[in-house]
Formats: sequence, C-alpha cells, structure tokens
Amino acid sequence: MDVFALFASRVASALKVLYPEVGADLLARIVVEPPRDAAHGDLSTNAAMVVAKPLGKNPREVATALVEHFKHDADVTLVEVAGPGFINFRLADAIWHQVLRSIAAQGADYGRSNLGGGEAVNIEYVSANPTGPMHVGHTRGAVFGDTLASLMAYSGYEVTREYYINDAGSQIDTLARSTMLRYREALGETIEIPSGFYPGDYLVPVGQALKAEYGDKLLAMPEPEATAIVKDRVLAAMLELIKSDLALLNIHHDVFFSERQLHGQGGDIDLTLEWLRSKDMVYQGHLERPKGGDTDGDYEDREQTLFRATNFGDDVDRALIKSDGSYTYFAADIAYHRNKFLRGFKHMINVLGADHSGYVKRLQAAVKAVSLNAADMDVRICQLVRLMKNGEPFKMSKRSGDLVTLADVVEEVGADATRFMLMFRRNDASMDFDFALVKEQTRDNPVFYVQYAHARTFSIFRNAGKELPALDFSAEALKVAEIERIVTSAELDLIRVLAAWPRTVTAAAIAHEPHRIAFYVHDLAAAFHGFWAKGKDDVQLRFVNVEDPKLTLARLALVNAVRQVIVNGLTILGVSAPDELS
RNA sequence: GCGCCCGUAGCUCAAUUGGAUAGAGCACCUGACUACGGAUCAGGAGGUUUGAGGUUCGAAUCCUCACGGGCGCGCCA
Repeated sequence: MDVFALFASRVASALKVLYPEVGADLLARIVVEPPRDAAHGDLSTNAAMVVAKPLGKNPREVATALVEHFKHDADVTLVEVAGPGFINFRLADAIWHQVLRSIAAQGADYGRSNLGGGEAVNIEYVSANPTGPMHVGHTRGAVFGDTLASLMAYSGYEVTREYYINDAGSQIDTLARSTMLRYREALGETIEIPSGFYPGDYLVPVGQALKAEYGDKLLAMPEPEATAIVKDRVLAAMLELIKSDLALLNIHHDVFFSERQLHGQGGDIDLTLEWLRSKDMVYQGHLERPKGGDTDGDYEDREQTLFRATNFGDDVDRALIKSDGSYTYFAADIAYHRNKFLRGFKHMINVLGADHSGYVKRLQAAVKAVSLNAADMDVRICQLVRLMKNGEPFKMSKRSGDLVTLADVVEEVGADATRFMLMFRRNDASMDFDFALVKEQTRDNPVFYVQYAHARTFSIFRNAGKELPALDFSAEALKVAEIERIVTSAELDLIRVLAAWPRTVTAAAIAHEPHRIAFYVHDLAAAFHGFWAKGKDDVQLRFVNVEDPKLTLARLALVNAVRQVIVNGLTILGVSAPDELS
C-alpha cells in the first residue's frame, strides 16, 4: 500500500467530478507528497495550483472546492488550504494501521512495484579494460550500476546486467606481449619490462600457466600463432580476475559481451556500417582540427568516413574508419549498441566514469541512430572518489602496478561498508571515501548506524522472549496483532516514515538515483533509534510491556515492520542485515 | 578555445526533481545511562545556497553571464 499513490488517485477523481474539462496531461503534473514541514500535515498536493491557470480560476478557489470534497473522506481528519494554494491533509490513525498491516502482508514485496511493466532494460556497468585487476576507480561505477540494476528490477523492469569487454584494441596486443615476457620469465629468462608494457605481477601466474601447458613450445611457433594463443589465455585469465574482484562485492553480470565478436568480415560492424549507409547516416568528409587538443601535432587534414552524429545531438560528426583501414572504437560501439537494440532493449543505461563524460553525446547519438529514435539511453557518470584516511588524502604510490585495487578496499573495510558508503552520495558529484571513518562503530558511520538499527530490532525480540516467555510473537501472531492499540504520536510518526518507502523506491527508479535508497534507510534508522530512546524517558513507550501482552504484540508488529523495510532497502543496496553486531 | 559535471553551515553531505520557514551527521556548547545492548538519544548555536541578472504564483533547482574546482577534447581505448 502506497498512501501517496492512493490519495493521488483520490485527488484526480475528485478533480474529474469538480472540473470535468481537466485533461490527463494536467492530471499527470499533480503530485501528492509529504510536506517538507511535518507540521503542515501528512500529505500535501499542488493540485489546485496546477489546474487553476488553465481553468482560468484562482488557485485558492479551486483548493477550497477540493477541501470541501475531502471533508467527506473518512480517512481524512483535517484538510485545509495553505499558502498559495497547497492542500494539506491530516490522515486518520486507521490509515497508518492499514500501512502497518500491508507491510506485514507484503513482507519483502512491500515497496516493489510494476513501474517498469516488465519492459527490458539493459544496464551496462564496469566494462573495465581486461588488462588487470579492478582498481579503486572502477569501484564506484560497479556498485552504482549493480544497485541501480537491483532497484530497477525491484520496480518491475526486466533487467540485464551487462559488461562490455574491450578485448579488440591495441592495449590487448600490449597485454599479450607483456604476458609473453612473463612466460619467458617462467622459463627461466631474466626479463626487463619496457615502458608502455603492463608491469603488474598479476601476469606472473599467467606466464607460469602457459609454461605448464606448453613448456617452451610457444617460442618455437611462428609469432602470430603464439600471440593468438597468449592473447586468448591472458584475456580469459584477466576476465576471471575481474569477475573474482567483482564477486568480492557480490556483483555478478548476466552478459559479458566481447568486442572482438563484432569485428571480422561480415561481422556486426560491417553490417552496421552498411545499414547506416543505407540510411544516409555516413558520408565522406573532413574533420576540423581539434581546438587546443592537437597536442601530438599529428592532426592530418584528410577525407574520411564520418557518422552524422550531429544529426542526433552530438557536437561534431565522428570518424568510423582509421587511416590504416581498421574501424575506430566508436564504430564498434555503434555496432554494439545496435546489437543491444536488436536484442530487444528499448531502454539502455550506461554507467561510466568521469573520464568518459566527453563520450556521452556520441553514445546517445549512436543509440538514437541505430534505433531510429525508438530507444533511449541514459548515461550515468560516476565522479571521482578521493581516498582519505583520518581526513588526509590517501597517497597512492606512483610506481605503476601498485595502484590501490578494489580488492584492497574491500579487504580493508568490508563489502557492506564499501557498497553503502559509495551509495551514500549522489553519483554526479565527486566524493571523499574515508577509510578510518568506515571502520568506526559509531554514529558517524552510516553503515554501522543502519545495521545497528536492524540488529536492535532483533534484540528487542530477544528481550520480549525473556520478559514474556508465554507470548507468541511468530509471524502469524504478529499479523493478527491488535494494531489499533498503536495510538501514540511517536509510534504513528514511525509508521509515517515506513509509509514513504514505496514512493521513495518509485521516485528513485524513475530518476535512476539509487542513492536515495541509502538515504531513506538511514532516515528510517534514525527514526527508529529516536523512538527507541523515548522508551527511556517514558516507560509507557517501551516496546515490551509485561502487563499488557496485546499492546506488546502490536508494538512488536511495528518493530517487525521497521525490520522488514530496513531489510528491503539493504537488499536493494546489496548490504547485509546482521541479526546482531559483535 | 570548446563540452560535460560540481559549487549549499567551519568540515562531509541532503533537499520529495519547480514547492511552503534550505535539512542531517561531524566538530563546538548543554543535558540524559539502578539500560527493551547509551555502539544511543534530546536540545543549542551555526546560511545573502560562489556572485549578478532573468523566467513565474513560487528558484539551491530552469535560462544568461561571470568566478572557482574537477573531468574530458583526436583516426587512443
């Protein structure tokens, strides 16, 4: 049950009765939301202000008519016009009791919606080059993408989590050559790693595995043949490395899409270019010298094959074929996104790092072109994460191959804290990640704070079992608890927070902003801790009342609802909800 | 030079996507432990939302221009 959605439909039908001429487009702009200031009421709507102008009426006049209408609604105890034409509602306790019952009935599904209507959405995230282990820079996008995927799935979308493997570029040749050196090293040679090669020692085991499998036979082979073998082996090894890094954060993709499979004669890129040509989206032309960017001085004015990206909102048209005749990275990417579209995805989301912000427009142009505007592409940019320790920037070693890795971070602070902290911030602003803070078990640390709230619900049940050993508080018993006994404003306020969960999820899913889930869960934890502490001042507010088992049961139902919603939120975030903290 | 993102309390961040008096935590000050684990809570103080215009019933949010910070710019990937 979503109280806000319920009243949104009541407001809409009231308007239809009062002003039949109001159209659907206008109704769609009406929102029913909690007022910023709780003193204004439980619900607030802008309906009168939205509708007044097109009707040629005064907002307060419309508001007054609506207020009259809602005076007959049994669920409303107070309704009034405020400010320029807001309508504020105060709801009857019975509504909040219904919310509590619906949480008990729906359990893990409380908050789940059919917003997406089962439509397929492709979410591509991480897509780090398969040339080594994941470093900390990849971590934010990985967590963001994975959480967004869970959020969308929870909101009724058919989600595919996808990873694009950039295994076709020249960096892979370099990777293969670097691995070849490690292979020679495994055979006993003394090696020196030239600059430009990958120096990381994660390639050592790959070289050893090649020795174990081939002995020294690779040295005797013609180079192209040996390179092909090494490339296959090292790519597979790097992919396993990345998968195991991601697994540390419980991140698992459904599809690993190889760029290599797009290349080759008659491959997707060939077919895509052919298709683009048939739609007149490709031409031969010249590109302007990049302003201020031609640092190498290797710009050469020549005629080349260009994609009409400007027709789809990009700043300039983009090259598809390099001077050596091979395809550009972007050409492959167009083919890749056409592939996504042909697989049935009309909604695509790409999660990229800040260093790819310049790529957004052309990516969106590509999707518009290959789908003839039938598909949409949202690109979410995750800004940089600055590692901190005790308020000081965490200095990373400049020695290459010695970056802070994802695995380092998880080992240091754990998967839960890593995930939660990275989601406790909008994605489009840079953030500080303080190692020391995340390990503290205090109020300062939001991960701990939320998990403690969850653990506290369990301690309350444990205590209830001790104080009222005869009381049955199984799930079945809680479902038939006398919820009506819950009447104090402190308790009802807590239910009000619980009632906001469904609309929080929906709004977050529409905006593609999973961080809102983290903030909501934190708010709920605060409300719960606050209520808990009231029991210290006022014994009557304690959850367990030995003299009144029925009231106790009703309050345990409230505690259980809080527990359930925290779990629902943490599940989307991919953070565990422990029963007790050590 | 151009594009994208950001600029909110001393610090780290929110703000229901255009809503009412801009809110939390930290730090600072004051209070609450014979305890449903106080690993918490209640309260105080702290703001010209970088600046200047504009749009409208209404702006931190949208538009324009400055200023400051970050990331980019190509036939790289």
